[in-house]
Amino acid sequence: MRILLMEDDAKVMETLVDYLELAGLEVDCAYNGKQAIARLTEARFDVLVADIMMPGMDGISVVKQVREQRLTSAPIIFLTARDELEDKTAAFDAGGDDYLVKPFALEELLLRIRALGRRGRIAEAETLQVGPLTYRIESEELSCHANLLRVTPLQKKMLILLMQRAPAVVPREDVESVLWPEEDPPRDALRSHVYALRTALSKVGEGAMLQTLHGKGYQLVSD
Amino acid sequence: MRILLMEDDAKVMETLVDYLELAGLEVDCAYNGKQAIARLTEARFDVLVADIMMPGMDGISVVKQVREQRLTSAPIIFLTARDELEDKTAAFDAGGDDYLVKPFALEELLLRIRALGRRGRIAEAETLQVGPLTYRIESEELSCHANLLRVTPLQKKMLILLMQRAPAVVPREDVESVLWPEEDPPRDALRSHVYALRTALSKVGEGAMLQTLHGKGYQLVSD
DNA sequence: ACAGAGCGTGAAGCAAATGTGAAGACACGA
DNA sequence: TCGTGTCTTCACATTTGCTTCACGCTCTGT
Repeated sequence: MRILLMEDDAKVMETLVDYLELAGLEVDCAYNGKQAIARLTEARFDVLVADIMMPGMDGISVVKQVREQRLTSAPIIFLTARDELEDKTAAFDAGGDDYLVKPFALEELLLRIRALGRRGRIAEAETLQVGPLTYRIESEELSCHANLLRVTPLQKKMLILLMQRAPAVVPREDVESVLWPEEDPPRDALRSHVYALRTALSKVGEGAMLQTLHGKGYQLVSD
Repeated sequence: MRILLMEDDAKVMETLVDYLELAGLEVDCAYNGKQAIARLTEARFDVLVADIMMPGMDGISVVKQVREQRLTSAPIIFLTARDELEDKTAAFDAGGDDYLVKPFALEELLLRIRALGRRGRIAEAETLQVGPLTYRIESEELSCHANLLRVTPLQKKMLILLMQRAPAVVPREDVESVLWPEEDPPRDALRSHVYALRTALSKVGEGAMLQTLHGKGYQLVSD
């Protein structure tokens, strides 16, 4: 089971990582919101664990963004020092699935991670499909009409995002923040990538799937 | 959201039912394991809430049976008076998803029910419909008689507003304040947009749906 | 019936967004 | 070192969407 930890305190992080890895989980770390979002676009996780208090962008904002952009459907567990109801409401409203108040027993965290992870595993599809487009999550292969789709890493990332959100319209800003999580998005790059991706799709006869909504964003349609 | 409560104490049950129904949930009751299993075979639930201590068959055994027989895949929340780790392990092992220790705040239970229920529910495809006109909210598509309606962003915004308020008359000022929320509305633009929208509707044979009420506003009628 | 305001109609103009393709910048491994 | 693949930038063409304008018609109140 793969876990993403979001925690700014290095000591706490170390404790958590040690314990969870000893328990046989694969653990990945993010020390702030941007790192977390970057990691989420690169790899798949079964459960997210987020400290509610982080510098720059607090845990709740990160989770809100993650949920809104549908970067993952994995369940999220919040960690916090406070035990007030409004906190809990905010956490659950943002899209959290569980809530642990510090100090907590590490076994307790492990239990909850396992419970949520098990649930997610059942629900999680191992393939993403939109019309004739297929993305096999395990092998990270993109194919269309049984032809393997050959695209560059960035284009693949973009296409997966569009597939995850299909048939919704994905605002250009969202695409940019997924493609360039850390820095500012390059000025004209997105246009070129969309163009290239559309060209690639055209080669398998599906260039029309990738639609532009003038002034809004992009959308994957399947007739 | 539909909830199944498993609780042997009638007073506790009443408190829970009252609170949850007040919160807008549909609640069904089972006073023991057999009743619970019977209800599960009859109806579908979004979340199960089970007291861990019940006579005859304790809550954990019930849940174990439910999971083994795959009577439902809905998430399960355990309630218990004890706060010992072995209990929790047993609960999660049996297939539980969350764990609340008595006494707990009713709001807390509601939060957790909502969090788990949200995860399980399938996103409903919501649409807005007026006569032959359909607006698919997720994909933001407008269609009429199964033809895709091609309109500009502003026209789309206007049509959605009219559809939301149909069959009411929408004052021109209202349309303007929706189309141009920040600035002053351009002098003659609205007239042109109405004209263009009506033209677009005419192409699918529904130009007459968009009516003008001289000096008042606009209205969408469906025969 | 008359004037004046409101509205329909269509074309034209403009600014911004997007498409298009090539060329340069960059990192990486052979 | 070179070649390869990838990303970014740039310039220009094209499209899109919004607004304005002119002209004639319709409606309303007097």
